[in-house]
Amino acid sequence: MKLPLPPQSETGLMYRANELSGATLGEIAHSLNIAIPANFKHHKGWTGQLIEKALGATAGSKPEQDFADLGIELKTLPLDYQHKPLETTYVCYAPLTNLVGTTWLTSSVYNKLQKVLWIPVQGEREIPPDERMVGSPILWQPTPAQNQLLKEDWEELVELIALGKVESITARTGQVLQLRPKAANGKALTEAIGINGEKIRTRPRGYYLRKNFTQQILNNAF
DNA sequence: GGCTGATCATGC
DNA sequence: GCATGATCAGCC
Repeated sequence: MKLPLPPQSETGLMYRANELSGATLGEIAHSLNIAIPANFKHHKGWTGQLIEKALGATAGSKPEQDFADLGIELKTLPLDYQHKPLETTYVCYAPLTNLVGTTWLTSSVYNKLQKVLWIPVQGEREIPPDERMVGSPILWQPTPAQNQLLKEDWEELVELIALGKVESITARTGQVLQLRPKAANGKALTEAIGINGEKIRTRPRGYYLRKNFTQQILNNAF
């Protein structure tokens, strides 16, 4: 397999995604001439980056959808033996300042989640990375009910951030969406709003989808 | 055993 | 530091 070019259509993208289903990460990595780590202790994003390359996504750290032309975001989803999500799903970086005027419909969370290509992958730690199998792709768009849940959580979280209560937000806040630390380490700091409206320094945060939410997506797909 | 908070790698 | 790709691992 040569390094794929970006897909020109949704149909083309789905065709490639279906071709990957049933293959192991080792087979895919081998065809792309990519080295396979023994575990993910030091290569946490390896699976996602492998699938990105296999599907022709433009690697990078742009705050956009993976296939911006197609309006599609790509996410791998690690599953356990019961086909349930093993991990929460990172959505995007969380702005902690300049929130005046931001709305759900203009948020990065909304933008990223309006169309997602989910690629399930076996994720049990006892399965070596090269033996993990890729499952059937799921092209998902949130239902009105799912969008409402996301909107409610997003608005609650943004309001707390805007009111200077970011330090009081824990991973327990939110029904389907969470705000959690997202940084290289505990020393990373970014600007946020304090309880008296002053500037403070805090750990950078990111938005994550809870497992109950991605589980629901899987259930509706099969 | 599951979850929250912490952490790893990479590019710019 | 920001933003992407996420999983690790200690604590409850």
